[in-house]
Amino acid sequence: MITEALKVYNTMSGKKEDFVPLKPGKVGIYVCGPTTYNFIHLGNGRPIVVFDMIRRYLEYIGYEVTYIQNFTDVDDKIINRAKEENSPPLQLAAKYIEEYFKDADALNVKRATVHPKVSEHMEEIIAFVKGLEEKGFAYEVEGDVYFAVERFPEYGKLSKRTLEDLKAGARIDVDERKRHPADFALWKKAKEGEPYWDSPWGKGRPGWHIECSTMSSKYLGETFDIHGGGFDLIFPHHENEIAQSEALYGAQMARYWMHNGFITINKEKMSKSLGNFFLLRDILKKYDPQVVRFYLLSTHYRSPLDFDDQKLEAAGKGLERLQTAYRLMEEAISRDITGQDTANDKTDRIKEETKVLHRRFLDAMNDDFNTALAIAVLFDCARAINSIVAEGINFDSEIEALKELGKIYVELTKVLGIELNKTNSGDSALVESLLALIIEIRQDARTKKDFKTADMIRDRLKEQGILLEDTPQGVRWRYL
RNA sequence: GGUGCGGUGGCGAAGAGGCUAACGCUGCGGACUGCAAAUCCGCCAUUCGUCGGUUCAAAUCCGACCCGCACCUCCA
Repeated sequence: MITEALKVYNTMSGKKEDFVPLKPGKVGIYVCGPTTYNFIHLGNGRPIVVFDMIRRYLEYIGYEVTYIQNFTDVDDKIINRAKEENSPPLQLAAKYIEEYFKDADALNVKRATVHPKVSEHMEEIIAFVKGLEEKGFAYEVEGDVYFAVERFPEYGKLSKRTLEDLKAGARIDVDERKRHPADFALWKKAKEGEPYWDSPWGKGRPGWHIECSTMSSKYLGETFDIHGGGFDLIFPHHENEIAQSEALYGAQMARYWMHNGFITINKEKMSKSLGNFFLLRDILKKYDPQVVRFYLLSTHYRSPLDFDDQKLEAAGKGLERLQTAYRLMEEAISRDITGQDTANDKTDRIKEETKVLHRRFLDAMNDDFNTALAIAVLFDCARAINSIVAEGINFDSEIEALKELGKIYVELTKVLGIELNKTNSGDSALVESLLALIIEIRQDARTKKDFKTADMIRDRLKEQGILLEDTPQGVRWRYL
């Protein structure tokens, strides 16, 4: 039972709309995935994380989500790259698909329900093109097949452009064989040495846009709920998908079109063609993947997000604050409590605060997935927890209330795909006991007021990346 | 040229007609501490690109202007 009233910004209408799925309780999402000719860069990472968050939230509020993200593994850029590396194009693509999953996994991105590949859908793609040809939306010229945009009166409705605008703005040499400059390739004839598939028009390969029309309808139906991708895909990619799908099926393609904003470097768009891109891989070497994910969600998904080291570091500090609260809470609830009252004012206060915080998070997310606001609520959760712990908890009922707050806190944080449980796990028992020994020696020095030794131990451990914190409940250590 | 988005404290970023302009980072003061760290409490925008207008009321609506960015070509 879904009770949340979600609003989603629809690029098609340019407004936030009430989210009403095609089938009650179910959501079908198609997100344009990467062309796998290289490792993915940070710019590719944003839609991956953003739509993963959207999917998680939809699931959290009770929807059954079918999530499809394709891989473009047949493409000019792949062919070129393969030539350079002297390896078969499909093999190259397969390699980078594998590498893609390494990065996506690190960012805590859930696998799609299906990750379809172009190379595995040739029959369907050819049938799709053929269908368009039969309906008079496509024409063949010497082995190439084009979509005739003039046959589709609504062309331009997503990007809010008219065919006139497009004609006027055409910046490239127009292929004389096309009937209209905006006509685009559905099928491309193979040149010498290029990979090809047999088709009614001879040997060739699909155009870029047709794969998404074909695969989305195969897995989600002629009409589905959400189609997502980066802003730059609005035109021409998504515009063309709409033309293809709606021309063939005579039905609306997607009910909601969602587009994420760009990552910029020094306020300039990061892109492969500008050459100012950072490989996700390299960033992940420098920063905790959780920090990168947190950073990507710290701004609303439709706004541009500027990238630099200071900002990532600030995000890291913020995330640490969130993690500290979790740690302090865990410590507090594991402590032995003697008092056994039933309820008191403080307990009620914690319960009430938990409810309010939970509600505020949902409201933020319901407003077009406002993760920036949702994260602010998470910080308020952290402060609430820290305050409660700092005040001290003395009774069982308070512990129970704090546990409940903690449970909600962890739950909400997981909706964003953020993990708070940054334990010292993975350490050998040896490290644990060695540290226990060192701490004991230092405590001994402290009781003897030998602060020189105590400080020396603490400083040297810090150099090793281990932080000691003296608290009234004893000494605590953690990695920096 | 056409289309679209945006300009909020030192930085990042919410807010889209009316409670003291959230939240994070930084900085400053206080509590705690042997000193730290962490945490808590408090302070840091009389003002939201500029100029006009609408309104009892504007960061939020309207108009003009300035600045930045993106798309119109492969791009997430």
